[in-house]
Amino acid sequence: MNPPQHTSSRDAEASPPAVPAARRRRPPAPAPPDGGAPRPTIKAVAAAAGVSTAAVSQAVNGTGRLAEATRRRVLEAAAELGWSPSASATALRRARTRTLALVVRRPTDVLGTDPHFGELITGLEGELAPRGYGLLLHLVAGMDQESALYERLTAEGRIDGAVLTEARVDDPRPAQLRDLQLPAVLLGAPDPGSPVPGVGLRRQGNGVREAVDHLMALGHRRVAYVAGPRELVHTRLRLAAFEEALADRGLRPVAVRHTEFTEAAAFAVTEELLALPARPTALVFPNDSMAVCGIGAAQRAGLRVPEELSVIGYDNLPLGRWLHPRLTTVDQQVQRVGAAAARVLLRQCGEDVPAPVLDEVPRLVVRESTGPVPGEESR
Amino acid sequence: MNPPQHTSSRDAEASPPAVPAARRRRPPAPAPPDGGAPRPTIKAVAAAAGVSTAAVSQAVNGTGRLAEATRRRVLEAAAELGWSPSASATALRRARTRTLALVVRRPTDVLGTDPHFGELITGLEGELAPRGYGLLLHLVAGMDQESALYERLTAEGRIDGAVLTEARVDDPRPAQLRDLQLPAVLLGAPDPGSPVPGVGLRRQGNGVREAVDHLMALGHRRVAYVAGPRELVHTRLRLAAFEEALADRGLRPVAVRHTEFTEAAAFAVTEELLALPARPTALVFPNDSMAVCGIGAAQRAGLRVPEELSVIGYDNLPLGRWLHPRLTTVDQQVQRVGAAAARVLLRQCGEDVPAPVLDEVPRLVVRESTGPVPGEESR
DNA sequence: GCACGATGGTTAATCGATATACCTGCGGGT
DNA sequence: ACCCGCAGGTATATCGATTAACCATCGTGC
Repeated sequence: MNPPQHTSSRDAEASPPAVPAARRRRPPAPAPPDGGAPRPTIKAVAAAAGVSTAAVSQAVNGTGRLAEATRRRVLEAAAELGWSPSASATALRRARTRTLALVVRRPTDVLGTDPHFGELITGLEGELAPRGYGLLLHLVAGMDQESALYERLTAEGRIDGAVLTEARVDDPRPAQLRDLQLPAVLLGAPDPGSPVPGVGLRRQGNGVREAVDHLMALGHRRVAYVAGPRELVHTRLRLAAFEEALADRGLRPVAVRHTEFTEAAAFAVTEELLALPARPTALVFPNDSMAVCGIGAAQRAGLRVPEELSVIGYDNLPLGRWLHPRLTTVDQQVQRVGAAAARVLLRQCGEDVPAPVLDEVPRLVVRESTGPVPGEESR
Repeated sequence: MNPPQHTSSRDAEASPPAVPAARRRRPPAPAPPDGGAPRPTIKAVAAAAGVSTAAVSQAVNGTGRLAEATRRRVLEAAAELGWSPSASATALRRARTRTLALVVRRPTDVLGTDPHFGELITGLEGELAPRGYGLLLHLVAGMDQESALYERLTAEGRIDGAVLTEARVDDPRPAQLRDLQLPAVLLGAPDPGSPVPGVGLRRQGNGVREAVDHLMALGHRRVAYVAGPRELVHTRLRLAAFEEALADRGLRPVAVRHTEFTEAAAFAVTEELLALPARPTALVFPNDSMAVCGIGAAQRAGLRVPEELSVIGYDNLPLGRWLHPRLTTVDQQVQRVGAAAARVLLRQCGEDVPAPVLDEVPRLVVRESTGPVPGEESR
């Protein structure tokens, strides 16, 4: 059925030294019956629809000029055979993988990941899935490994872009990804000077400011602040907002402690703060998990929350609504930020996606873990 | 907004006026200087090392017969250029993506994901990362969408295998993935009849049995069981173990309630159980998040834990160690199971990985949320 | 003097889809 | 009659790596 000259079209066109046909390639070996039906390829669809593979490609991509009837016939054949274009082949040809990376950096060997990331992933997925994008998740131990990972993922062409979490003060990643020419977004406050766009709520400081206002209204004057690791941008941002809000009332934090984002650290720092000579009447934590541990530590120390100590968290995780006392916290809409980050990244990848609007600000959610300052006699 | 019928923006952009017959043939098409250095390919490495591309391939893969000196020269050239084989090209050629899927099914629009999955992912990643495998994470709303997703991922050839979580009673997935010829593992009890291997600790019932023993030793007789959704295999397994352990003492649960895995459900069911005429003195929950909510609900109802009510969780999440009271729970080593699942899956994918040993059993971790049964006068 | 097996590479086909550069009729203007 | 333009496709090079098949040297045993 096939003309033999099909195998060497180059020779047919211009054959200078007339190579004798001694070196013939073997005809296609008959398919060994290995039982399983191989996945259909574009060829099978083309054959089924009675068109060329080019036509199939044009039909599924909506490119080229195909008659409407032909397009429908092709799509029906594709559906019939259960065919979708091979992601690898498409990726190779178009240099696009439709895959984004999320790298979670977790301290040394802390178990598991913060529930925070669950929320973030939910937000991301909501935007990615409908557009056929996948999320490649990686866990690394430190910044060096994170950078090495981007290097590898880019070298292998595995991803089209990356979501960077937990912006650091002198974050090496934006410059690195710019050099790698990898689209990226950085979660946190937008920074005009950065090579990668930042995505986050406006007025990041508003949450802690509302927290301070709330505590002030309840009469608190001795407030301690548990801050996250120094190197994180949001740690600084929030701490600054916190101190400024207090300063507006002519006050200063009774204590500020930088800790890691671990339960153990939260517990330990709470014990320390409660042992202070001028014991704070309110504690503000950098996330809900830590706030819960803080409440645990306080209760263990014999303090009732909120009667003798007020506690405020950050993130508004679902769990906080069901504890006793229910947790007062700052809602920063992690899911929504995740969705916005996905959109910004998709746009960088050339997808036709509406730009996200993120006009909310972090808001305090007042529940039960905060209360009036205890009477002065309790001092 | 678009030129009619012509979606190609390149054409629109480069249309100088009237160059008739000039665009006849444009063979060379020199590289458009778009500024960025393109990623090196195998050709560049081959040229740099003065060998053929085949030699490069053999050097990095350790196949073929290359002189040691040549191999080193090639690897040096590759390192020099920062080249790694393109994942897409390799995937296309070898029909292997080195990517596994983890699909998390979350009920309707519950926010975020269970911390449980964080642990699982940690365990998986620990095995995947060193072998260059990636984890593709997807969130779906229901079983139908999960199945459709496997269908698509397979049709597109995006993954080499999948980790199935939360085995169901008549789980459609094993048969589906067998039909799709996609390697998979199912987390949960190994079931010899299933088309996909199950990975889980031995003697799954041991955890609840120890929990019952513990409660009995504390004098409890009225114990209620909060079970997960009926359709989950481990729900049944554990419930059966629970009832059997009680039956061994001639007892029966004072109540059994099936609920969803949500905080709200945990809270509600606790309220209901505590309002029972024969109020239980101990509650056993199917996971830690729910147990924590249960404690919250009990405290809100004015009951002290563990003095007036004992509570037991499941999973041994980090958080439980820092609450007040610290949570008594069952440790089922989710991380370790995740690592084992990864290995089993990798072996199915043809990787040379030692078979995992999983000889632990679920064990009760006694902490503070359980205590002696309250005196009879409290009835 | 020569067939012969190692040793150490190279050539070219191939994976599946895409895109560019052709064809091929056909209706119409001149 | 002839060429143009266009609608509706098709043929084929290409993306980057892998691999089966092939080839070139160089001792070596007889």
